[in-house]
Amino acid sequence: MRRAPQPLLLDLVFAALSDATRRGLLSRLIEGEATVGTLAEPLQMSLPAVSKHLRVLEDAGLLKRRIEGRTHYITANPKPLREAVNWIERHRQMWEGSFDRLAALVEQPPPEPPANPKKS
Amino acid sequence: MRRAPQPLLLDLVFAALSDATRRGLLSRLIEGEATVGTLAEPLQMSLPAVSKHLRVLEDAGLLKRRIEGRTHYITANPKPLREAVNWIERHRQMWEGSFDRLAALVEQPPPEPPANPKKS
DNA sequence: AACATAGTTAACCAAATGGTTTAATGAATC
DNA sequence: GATTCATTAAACCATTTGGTTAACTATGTT
Repeated sequence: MRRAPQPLLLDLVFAALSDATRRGLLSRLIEGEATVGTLAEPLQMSLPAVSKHLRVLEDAGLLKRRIEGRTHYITANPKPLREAVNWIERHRQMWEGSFDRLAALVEQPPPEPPANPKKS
Repeated sequence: MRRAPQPLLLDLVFAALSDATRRGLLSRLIEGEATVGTLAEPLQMSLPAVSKHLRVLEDAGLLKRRIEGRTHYITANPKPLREAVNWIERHRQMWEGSFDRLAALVEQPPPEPPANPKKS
């Protein structure tokens, strides 16, 4: 039975957000474009470490990179956050009781019903 | 310096959400309270594995457990989702520069003023 | 008492994560 | 052309993660 095929993009986005260093990088990017070195500078961690964090964020689609010469300019990309917040909002609202208007934002059907009485 | 490892709760919440199996469990819990066995039954994975997933969700505060006899009744707890969605929305809004209908659902004051263009 | 049920804990494993240091790549500068 | 600068890649390490099976705890049931 197919249980997995849920888009793994959400996995990547949430995983990217689960690290405080990466969230800090995203917060920093609110101020605007920054180079890798600039982002790393206050972070008290090696440059390769920051580079890796940026890659995680990039793989999740949360930032874009503009390479110019030897300098990489990083900007935040909010689009994947949309899906993430949609997922959360839909569940939060359902649990909190007001199901109605959020359902409109949800394009995905609810999880498959069990329908699997194997043995008892 | 300002990159203090402040909220590990957000770490736990996002990490919990980063796994499709766990998101599936939360989705399932929209239908209401369920026992561990019931949650595990359609999941094609061992019971201890599900038990671990539930513990991750519980550690993130995303579910509550009511033990009655030998049966554990699990319910979703939406409260931590609030903080998570607040974090996301605040960043998304800043990056997108504009609100949409989803923003209205998160009635939370914008935490930081900046919104300035760029610097270098 | 004996057994079945519900669930967790323990021990283990492979793979991923988050960090390091040491190259390596490629662009700017002398 | 050699050197510095910005960044990534490689190799390594410790810890965490997501899964397994086997054992355990505790509660029901007969």
